[in-house]
Amino acid sequence: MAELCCAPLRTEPLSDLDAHELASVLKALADPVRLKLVSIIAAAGEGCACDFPQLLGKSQPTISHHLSQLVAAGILDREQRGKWAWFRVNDERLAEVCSILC
Amino acid sequence: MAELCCAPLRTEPLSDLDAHELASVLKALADPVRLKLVSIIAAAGEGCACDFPQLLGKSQPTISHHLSQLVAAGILDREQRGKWAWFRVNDERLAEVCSILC
DNA sequence: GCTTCATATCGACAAATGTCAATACATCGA
DNA sequence: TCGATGTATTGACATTTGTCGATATGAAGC
Repeated sequence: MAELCCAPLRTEPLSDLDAHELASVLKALADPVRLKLVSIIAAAGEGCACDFPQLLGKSQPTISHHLSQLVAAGILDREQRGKWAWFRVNDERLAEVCSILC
Repeated sequence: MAELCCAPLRTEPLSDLDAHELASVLKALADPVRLKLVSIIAAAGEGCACDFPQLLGKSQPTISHHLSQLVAAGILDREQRGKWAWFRVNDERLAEVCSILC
């Protein structure tokens, strides 16, 4: 997972590395299905993967793929509970993104 | 340009419409070249299109394409000065994105 | 062990994206 | 009006992305 440690956008031009790292996190957020996943999980505090295919009208492999992308980007944390996978939003990660954008 | 008027992510699940609007703005930001454009323009206060191909090592059509996407997303404002196109960052737009994410 | 069920991965496909060369358009000065 | 120059558009291409069906993996209970 990228470190996302750069200064706010307006202070100085981004380095190539910082631009790629920030872009990868923003790309993980820049999809309607993933945004809905994040908002559902954030609003509820946590969410089970088992509920999302029906909630979002997408297949189980598609949901799994999106969840993996969000976890890889550091936006969601995954926890195994028995057979089920539960997810929570990484608030610090979102705050990092905001601190760079604004 | 989308209105981007929805409540913060964690308050309630995004509607389909809000998710698509927010995703389109985030998608405009989620590219290394466009992030560097935004940061260069933000740091300097404004920037001329004529300087970006050399600064970023991309062709003139590629830069023009990226600038158009940022303007369409409401992230940059374009102003014609004689033959030159100048750009400024729309701070309110970035603030809107942050207010939804955090 | 075996079965069941939740999740992940694979393979394939259409659609979207980033890029550039070539060309068109627009603006200014002579 | 004409030529020069900055910017936008077009056409083409390789790459990436979102999606799903089929299949594999993993965990719990019998």
